[in-house]
Amino acid sequence: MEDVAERAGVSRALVSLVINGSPKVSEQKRRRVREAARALGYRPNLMARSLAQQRTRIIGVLVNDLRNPFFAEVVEGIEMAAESDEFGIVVLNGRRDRGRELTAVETLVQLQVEGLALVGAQLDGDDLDEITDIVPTVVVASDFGWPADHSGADTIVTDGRRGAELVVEHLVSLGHERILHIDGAGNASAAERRQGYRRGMEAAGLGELVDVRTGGDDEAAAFAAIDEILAEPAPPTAVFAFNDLLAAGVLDRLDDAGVAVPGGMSLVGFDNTFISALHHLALTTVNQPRLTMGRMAVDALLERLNDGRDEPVRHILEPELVVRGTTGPPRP
Amino acid sequence: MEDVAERAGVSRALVSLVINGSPKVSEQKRRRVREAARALGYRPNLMARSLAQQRTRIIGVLVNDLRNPFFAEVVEGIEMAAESDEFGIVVLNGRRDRGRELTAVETLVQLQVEGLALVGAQLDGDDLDEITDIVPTVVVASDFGWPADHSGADTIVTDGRRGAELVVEHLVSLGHERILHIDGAGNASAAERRQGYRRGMEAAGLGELVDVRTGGDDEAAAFAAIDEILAEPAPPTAVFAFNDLLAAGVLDRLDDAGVAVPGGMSLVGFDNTFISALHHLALTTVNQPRLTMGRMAVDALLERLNDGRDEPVRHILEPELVVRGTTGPPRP
DNA sequence: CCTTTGGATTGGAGCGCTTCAACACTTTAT
DNA sequence: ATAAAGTGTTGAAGCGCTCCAATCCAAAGG
Repeated sequence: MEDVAERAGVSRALVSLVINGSPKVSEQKRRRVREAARALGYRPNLMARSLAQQRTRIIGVLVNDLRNPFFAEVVEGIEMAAESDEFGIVVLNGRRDRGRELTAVETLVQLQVEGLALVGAQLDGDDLDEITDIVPTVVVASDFGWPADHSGADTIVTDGRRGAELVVEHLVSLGHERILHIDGAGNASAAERRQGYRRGMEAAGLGELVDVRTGGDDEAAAFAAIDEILAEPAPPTAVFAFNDLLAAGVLDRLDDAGVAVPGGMSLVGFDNTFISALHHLALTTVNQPRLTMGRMAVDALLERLNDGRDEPVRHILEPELVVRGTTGPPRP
Repeated sequence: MEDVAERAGVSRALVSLVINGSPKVSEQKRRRVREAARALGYRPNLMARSLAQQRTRIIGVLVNDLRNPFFAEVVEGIEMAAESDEFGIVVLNGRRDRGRELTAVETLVQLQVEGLALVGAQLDGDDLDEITDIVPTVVVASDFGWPADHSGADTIVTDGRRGAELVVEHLVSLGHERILHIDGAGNASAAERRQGYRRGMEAAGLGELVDVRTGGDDEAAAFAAIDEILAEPAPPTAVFAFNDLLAAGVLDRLDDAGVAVPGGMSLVGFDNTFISALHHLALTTVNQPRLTMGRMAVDALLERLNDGRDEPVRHILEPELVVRGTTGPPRP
């Protein structure tokens, strides 16, 4: 910067003004500074700028698992929204490990991000409390309950309970009774969907038949559960899997076992990722408006940052059942 | 930091030493500083530290498209490798737009990243030249040719030419002759695979039947090409798609048109993403060792950073044909 | 007893930028 | 003509940290 200033025959302060597009710089000097900067290949140091400015215009994003297309798309939504508000984002991948998530948050905080978006985070309530004391936070695609002490953070979720109910209703309307749920184990939104499943079953008078098996959040997690189910005397006629990835795993395993879908077994996923739309899977699933969720997350953060909002906000989006080819009437 | 120093009754310099784990600090003071830091909830400012230290220990990653599971996994490989070398990464998403890629690189440079990994970047050779003048760069999963002027950057690629040849050989061995390629259009590795396809065809004495159609890099891009093909008098008996995503789109479209796979048409993808492994697709494809690529990318960067290597290096990894269920003998 | 040695600690300069008060110079009002 | 108001520019302080040279102190050596 020094060099640029010298070459342009002005002060460092003026260079700064030009670079930040201040209106109160004469056209002449502006041109000279621009030219000197180009000639010298000058690039402002973002770190120094942030330090001096005491702000970074960066939103930190912690994501549960980047390989899950659902999360990838939520992140993309956040990125697009942030971009339009002239914020940058830094994405850190928790890779399904709470410990890694914790250190990732620490890194983001030290990076001085102005806001934090936790996408499908596995952190617990206490972790969250600590975090919200430090930086404005929005929780996306997972829910830390309400009302709760975790009131520092905003929440953007699709109503997982309702989504699960929709699934059960759909299956019941097709005539299913023995509907089984392979859950997301400790996954952030697993509890909600489990609950919705239960309620749905009870509402249909099928409370007796509630059956939840431990799954996880990827294809492999489904295998054990399916093997177990198929070995039983009276297998269910329909399986509701925690998410699309898990459902894909279920589909594979049913395939191995020679069970037709939906002829021998109906199957439903969750998230409406692009894989569920592949014709060869044609997975019935529940849609979550990912891009909208990203947009709302950024908006929530910005309201805190710019408008000084202080009370937490919750946006519960409506899920939408997407019926495709993996659900049909139960086998006789 | 000031406050911590005061509370612990030491100088700021000492606090710095403690935080950076210097060995030359008495156990007593170390404890007191630690305690004071905790009590005050002190967190070092990464920006200030980087500024003072004149290094960031950050590797910038520019990725073509985070929604493509292939790229997501390469990034994960980079992340894991970086982590084990105590580097952080900042991932920016180009979203398939060269302009966005350019500004992303600019951002990363201003962020003072110590190395840059371009994953499947769409930049052109001139862009690359400019970049390599500024920061050590490794190009992953795309290739800017060799020998070339673009000698500043290292390259980590799977041999796309060879991969495509393998595909053609496989199809030919099954008896196919009319093998068509739906390419990746302007995509970074499209040219190589196109070339491999051509060579493979020629090597098999099928030079006359070379037929390349314009595709892209996602499902949707395949639709037009397939519609076109099916309308022709003598459609091919096999389609080699640029990547798995595209192949999935082809599969969908063939499905719509009532063409059986592989009975009526064989189909091959590229990348061996998890979707190709789904039993319902069971896509024959070509594997690229993603995690290894990530690891090698980081290593290449570190050799430049630590060992001062200066000559560019190219690692060409061997592709591997993965035969699944979408390829079989041609229809009669 | 005084000097030497070596480890622990500290003051202060400096990293590259922003920003604010102060300054110099025009223009306009009086 | 002079004061007031504006416009453009700059010097210098400061952002939170690191790191070097200097200092301090206690133990060891003479």
